[in-house]
Amino acid sequence: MLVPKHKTDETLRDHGIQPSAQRVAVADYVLYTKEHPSADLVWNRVRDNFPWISRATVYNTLNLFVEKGLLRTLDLADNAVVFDPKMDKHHHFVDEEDGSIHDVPWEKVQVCNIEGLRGYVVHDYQVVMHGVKKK
Amino acid sequence: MLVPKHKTDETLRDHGIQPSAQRVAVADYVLYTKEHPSADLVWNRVRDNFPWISRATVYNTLNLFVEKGLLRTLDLADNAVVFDPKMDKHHHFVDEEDGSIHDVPWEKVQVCNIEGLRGYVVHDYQVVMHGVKKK
DNA sequence: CGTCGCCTTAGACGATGTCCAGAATTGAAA
DNA sequence: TTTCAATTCTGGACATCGTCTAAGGCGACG
Repeated sequence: MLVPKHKTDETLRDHGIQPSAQRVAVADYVLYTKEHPSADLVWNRVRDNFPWISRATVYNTLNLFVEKGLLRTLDLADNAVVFDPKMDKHHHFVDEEDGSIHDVPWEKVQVCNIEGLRGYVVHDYQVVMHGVKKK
Repeated sequence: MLVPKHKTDETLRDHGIQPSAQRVAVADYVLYTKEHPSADLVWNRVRDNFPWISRATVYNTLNLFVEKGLLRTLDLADNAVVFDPKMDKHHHFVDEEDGSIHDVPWEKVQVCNIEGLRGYVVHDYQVVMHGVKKK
């Protein structure tokens, strides 16, 4: 990219993260994708533009981003944690055929009586749906 | 156990599963626990009563039970699929402190407008909550 | 220019889950 | 009961995911 699409440096600094070439490369992919990628998919994607980056760095960077509030982890799929750059509240739909994950806007589904649960303090919640896409 | 607590043979046969000593041992634990165990925890628990059972058998048996509708898998926790013997609908609460999973009765929480989602055919859904237990 | 501290790297490691080939067990039939 | 085929079980190899560590590199700052 001759002209950077995003002001990634600033975004990182705003979240208390010292930018580096590797961190910017990871951020430029993972903060703007809709793929809900696993850590190893992030590694593969980033290596397209940054072939010498190490796997450990990608894992470290992703965990740092989660810690600093740039990403969330989702535990929805089989056998791999998946990262989600959308930090605003939304629900998720999991395609049973190909395992793909889709965002469902928060307003589309309403949940009632969450507050009334005895014994639990709920910090956040979401509806997880499984099914297939309409043809 | 001199007198079996459960008619596990019948349960297995009802679901089209040929009973065997190993399968009954796995079923006697996993179908009646509230632990939401991972596969390796099932292996450890079953070995208390059946020390010579192999790890592969436990994995095969659990997958068979899922295929035949005796168990469900949950993808809620970090890095391990967890099994849930309750086949009736319910929601889940994940304790952020210790990762433990608790069942939330279906009626306690209501979800609206699931049917109105464009583009998706929802086969099932649940509310997943994260938080802490009240002291 | 030198030092210090943070960042990156490669590989080892442990945990999870699958697969395979051979052994053991089972059920059915004679 | 004996035989035989089919199913089940076993142990180990293998692949994947994620973490950790030790060493080296690099940048910020004096």
